[in-house]
Amino acid sequence: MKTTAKTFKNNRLTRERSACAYKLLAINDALDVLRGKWKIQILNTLTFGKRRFKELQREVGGITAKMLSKELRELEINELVRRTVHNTIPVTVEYELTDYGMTLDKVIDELAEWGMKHRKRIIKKSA
Amino acid sequence: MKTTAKTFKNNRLTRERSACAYKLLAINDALDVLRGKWKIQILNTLTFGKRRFKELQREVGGITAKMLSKELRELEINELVRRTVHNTIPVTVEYELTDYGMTLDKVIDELAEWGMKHRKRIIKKSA
DNA sequence: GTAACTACTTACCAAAAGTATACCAGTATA
DNA sequence: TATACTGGTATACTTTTGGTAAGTAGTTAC
Repeated sequence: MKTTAKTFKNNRLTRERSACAYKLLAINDALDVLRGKWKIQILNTLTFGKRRFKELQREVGGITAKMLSKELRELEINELVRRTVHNTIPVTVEYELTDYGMTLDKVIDELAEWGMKHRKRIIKKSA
Repeated sequence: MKTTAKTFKNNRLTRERSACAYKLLAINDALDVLRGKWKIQILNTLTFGKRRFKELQREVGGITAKMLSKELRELEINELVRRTVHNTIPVTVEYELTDYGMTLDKVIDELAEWGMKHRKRIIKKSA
């Protein structure tokens, strides 16, 4: 088989396509863990330090107890969040990021940074 | 009012809380645009260059025509994607990132990078 | 003639996601 | 005594999301 210009182009395209496919796989794996209305918000709040259940609920505005406990359970299963029960009266429960959970900080920061720019853009447009 | 140690701590806490609240706003604004099973995948594919409708559908595996056209319309409304109709026979339609859409590259890259690490972690565990 | 290509749209339906409300037990506060 | 705090759970409900299947219209290839 001769190496024509077309062959070169096809090779490049094939490499591009598989790079894209691999990235798509990775994105899906990340989103599996982060999907939903609340997960990233909860994680972001916890980057500011450990929080109790009700503290989290207040700080992440608008989330119901049911959703919060469900999302926290899923984050715990995926080892992003650690749950600690304290023998106080009444019982207090603390949630904090695990070391693994902290590795999400760049993702969260980039998303928040883009969100800020986008927010300004929207506000400017509507004004 | 005296400036006690407690006052200092409360000031710090208040600053932290409002930083967190502002970040939460930004995250919500970003997610408003990116929410859904397919948006980030479509955007990621388009970072590799312009694509026609059917090309996109093939490359983003598993998406139906209905979802693809719906998601593309929303991305177009938010000015992340540009749609161009060519007078070929049959008609071909090309989709590409706008300059604004390209500003999402860091977000997508960070997400994909974390996803790759997470993927390896999962595979190692299940093995 | 019929199947397949282009890029979609529409109607309908199921499942997932999220909300609202009430409730539990124990303690502290007004 | 009534209220509110702790951290949730149970139930029922609505909303959102996404999928299936079919149809549209024009052109080309077998």
